[in-house]
Amino acid sequence: MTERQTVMVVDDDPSIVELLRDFLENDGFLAVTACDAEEALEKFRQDEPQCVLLDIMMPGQSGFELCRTLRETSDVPILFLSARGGDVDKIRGLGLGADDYIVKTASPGEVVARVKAVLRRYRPSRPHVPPMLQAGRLSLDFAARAVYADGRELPLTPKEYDLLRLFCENPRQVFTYEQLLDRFWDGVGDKHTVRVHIARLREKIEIDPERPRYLANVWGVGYRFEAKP
Amino acid sequence: MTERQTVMVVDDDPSIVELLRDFLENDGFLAVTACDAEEALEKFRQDEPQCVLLDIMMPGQSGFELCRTLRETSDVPILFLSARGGDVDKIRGLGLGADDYIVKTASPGEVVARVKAVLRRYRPSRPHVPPMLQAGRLSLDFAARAVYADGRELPLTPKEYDLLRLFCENPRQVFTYEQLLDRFWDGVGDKHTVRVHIARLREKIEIDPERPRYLANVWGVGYRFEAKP
DNA sequence: CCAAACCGTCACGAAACGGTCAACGAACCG
DNA sequence: CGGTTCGTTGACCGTTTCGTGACGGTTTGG
Repeated sequence: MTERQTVMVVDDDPSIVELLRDFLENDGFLAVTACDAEEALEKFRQDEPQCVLLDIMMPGQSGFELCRTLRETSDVPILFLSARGGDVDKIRGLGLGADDYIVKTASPGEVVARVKAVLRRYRPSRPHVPPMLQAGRLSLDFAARAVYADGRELPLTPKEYDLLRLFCENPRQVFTYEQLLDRFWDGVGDKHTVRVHIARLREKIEIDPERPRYLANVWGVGYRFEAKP
Repeated sequence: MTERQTVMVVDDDPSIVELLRDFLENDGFLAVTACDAEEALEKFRQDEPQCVLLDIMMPGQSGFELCRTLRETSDVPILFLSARGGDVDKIRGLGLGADDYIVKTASPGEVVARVKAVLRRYRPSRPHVPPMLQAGRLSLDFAARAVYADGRELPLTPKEYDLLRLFCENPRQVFTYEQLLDRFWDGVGDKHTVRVHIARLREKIEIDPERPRYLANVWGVGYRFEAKP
């Protein structure tokens, strides 16, 4: 029922990363790993882990800085890993919103136990209406890949949903045929294909598909989404 | 630097309202409260809160209806409060554009945390004001390939838009027929073609196309754009 | 003042473009 | 393996846009 939980491990020492990955996966978690802050940020956006294990000392951006960056956009529970025990006060003092703190002398089993504890604490707050995007009469539920119009769910095909999502996330931004083909058709394909998909999407989301008010054509260029038609 | 954020709390139970107000103000928010939908609408207009906490069950207009009303004019993040947990699916299905959902058994601290989370999510996406180029009465939105005159969108053809954009980006710079032909007609074409396009453009952007004040002719050479006519 | 060069306007036809419908094949699912 | 859904392609038609030619007005320079 509940899908597998994802945990991200960030540490520049591959042996630690691998060790934790083994233990986490043994316990049924899905482990995502990164060895520096940059990689971590990218994978965080991509995989949306429910929990992050963060090494403090890393080359480049430190764990503290990364934590701050993550906190700008997310409430994900963050657990710090540290070689020494002396950093605990620092973490508190910084008010970084860390959720737990683990010294590396702890056994991997203990780390996993702490992860579980944090997730338990956060779970009850999970009956979470996922970020819903509102665009005029439409609302998109990303987690469910569902689209509603006036409260009614619309039966969209995968391509239609992908297209609509891109448009809704970038209202009034013009997308050329080439851009759309690059993004959804691996760069190969015909403008005509795009047109047909747009037409079918209109058939579903527009009140009067003959006079589209959401998906507007930009002559000779591509299409544009009007959030407030 | 950043002014205090305002949060509106709408609930018919005064004890809940006061409890949340205390916690919110403790965290540095400015709290505005209302105990029914009517009061809420009025205060919403007046105080323009950055976030709304909304009880579902209220005498008179329900939270759902109020949400719909607010959504007609605003994208403000809305968090629902509910006594029971069973309403989550309802909220999704209604496609009301709720941003989060909290059961009342949650601690006030958690409510505040959710408010912060929602505000964090919305903050970065707010400065979504597209780069606009202003030229006298005209403004160009490059991303949308749109041109406005006195706030009204002008229906321009592709060539007209391309021409106007070049001129607006280089005010008072003279462009010869040759330069324009090189740039927009692959070097082949007639001066006359340029003239006709300029005429059609004037028809749309000038107040009195007979006496153009934006697109000025430079005798024997080409054209020039006057940003401050 | 006059002629030549230049500019603006209008109308028309060709070409490009977008929308629709139907049909075919691939992928998917029991 | 049969049936269904989904994506792509082709043909057709209405619309928009664009270039051209004709004509009349304006500017320039002698």
